Amino acid sequence: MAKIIREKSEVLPLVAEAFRALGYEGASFSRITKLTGISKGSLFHFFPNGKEQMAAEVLTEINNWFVTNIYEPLETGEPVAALALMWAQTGRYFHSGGRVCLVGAFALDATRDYFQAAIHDYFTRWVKALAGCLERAGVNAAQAEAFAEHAVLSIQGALLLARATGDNAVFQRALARLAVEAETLLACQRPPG
Amino acid sequence: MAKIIREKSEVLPLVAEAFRALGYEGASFSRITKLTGISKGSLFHFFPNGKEQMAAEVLTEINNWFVTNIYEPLETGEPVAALALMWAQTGRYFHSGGRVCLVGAFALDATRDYFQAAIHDYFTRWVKALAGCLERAGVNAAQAEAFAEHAVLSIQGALLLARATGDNAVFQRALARLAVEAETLLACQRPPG
DNA sequence: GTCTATAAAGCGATAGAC
DNA sequence: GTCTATCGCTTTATAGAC
Repeated sequence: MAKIIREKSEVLPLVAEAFRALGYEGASFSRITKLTGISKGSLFHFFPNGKEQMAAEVLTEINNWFVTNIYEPLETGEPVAALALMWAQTGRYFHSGGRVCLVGAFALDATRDYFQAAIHDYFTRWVKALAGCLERAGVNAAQAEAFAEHAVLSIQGALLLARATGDNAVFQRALARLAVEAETLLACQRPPG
Repeated sequence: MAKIIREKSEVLPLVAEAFRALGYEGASFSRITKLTGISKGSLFHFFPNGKEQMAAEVLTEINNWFVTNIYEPLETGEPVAALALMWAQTGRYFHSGGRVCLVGAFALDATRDYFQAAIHDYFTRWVKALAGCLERAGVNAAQAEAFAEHAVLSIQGALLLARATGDNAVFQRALARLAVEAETLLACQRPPG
């Protein structure tokens, strides 16, 4: 029964999945323990300030993942490749629609007020990074900004609808549609020939 | 201090707003009382089965609103007018992006399991009604279905992003974009001239 | 690093006075 | 129809044994 874990890096992903499954308010220590196998004592050992610290560190870890795997490639990489990478990584990260976006879930309930800055930054940086990538590919600023917002919002809405209907294909269709729309946007902007 | 309310129809909208603000798990009786001014005693008078009944009746009331104001016009009304009505009603209902979709919020946390049927029906009926409307306007079935899913998912994503960034304009832009896309879809399908 | 015991507060829900 | 008091239970959090 005793689960031996030495580093916080091993417990953070487990806690993150518990928050995903239960929400912030729904994630009591007893339920987290039941889901992860980590006892209350261990949880307080890693997070002395309790639940709020747990959620804050989970959000930071999520943000770090997106920075290295999505934002930075979009901000500095070759545009077409970075875009292709984003569709692929986004699909993988959200388990083809079977995994909830924790930041999005937190944005929808009262939790937003506790983690306002992290939630705000997660979305605005995603939109900004994507818009910048499109601009570097030749799309004008207004269109780039509009499409970036449209894409990020569609990903979130698709995850929500997939979860609501129990049909992951909703998310996969939305991602495929966005990829085609991006392709079209780039093709139109490119000089003919 | 004593707030006198005679009918459930007066208390339901207040309770709904409390759930919107707090989420299901976050909506304790003390917090609901603080937000709505309705005491715990009164709440149990109207909802003898407690919180679960409260949320269930709120979801039913929301569904009823959508049936009469959005689904039925889409299902039986003149297509172009019904479509225009939907954009307008959706914008109004969600307070131009300042109001969360409770069904969407419930879909994202553990609450989904309690109200699975209501959440599922809300979204599938919206998609079906919109797709049917587009078909009656001459759009082929596959395209109608795809756009309907895209529209509903975009509305939910836009509400989420608006709340996350604190910028209602995100929602208004998404709604405007959808209206244009729908217009284009209908125009392409129509015989020329 | 993990577990158990325990304290203090808050929870949903009930009963009964008014 | 509303309010207060109260019951069990669960919650977060702490302390200390191992």
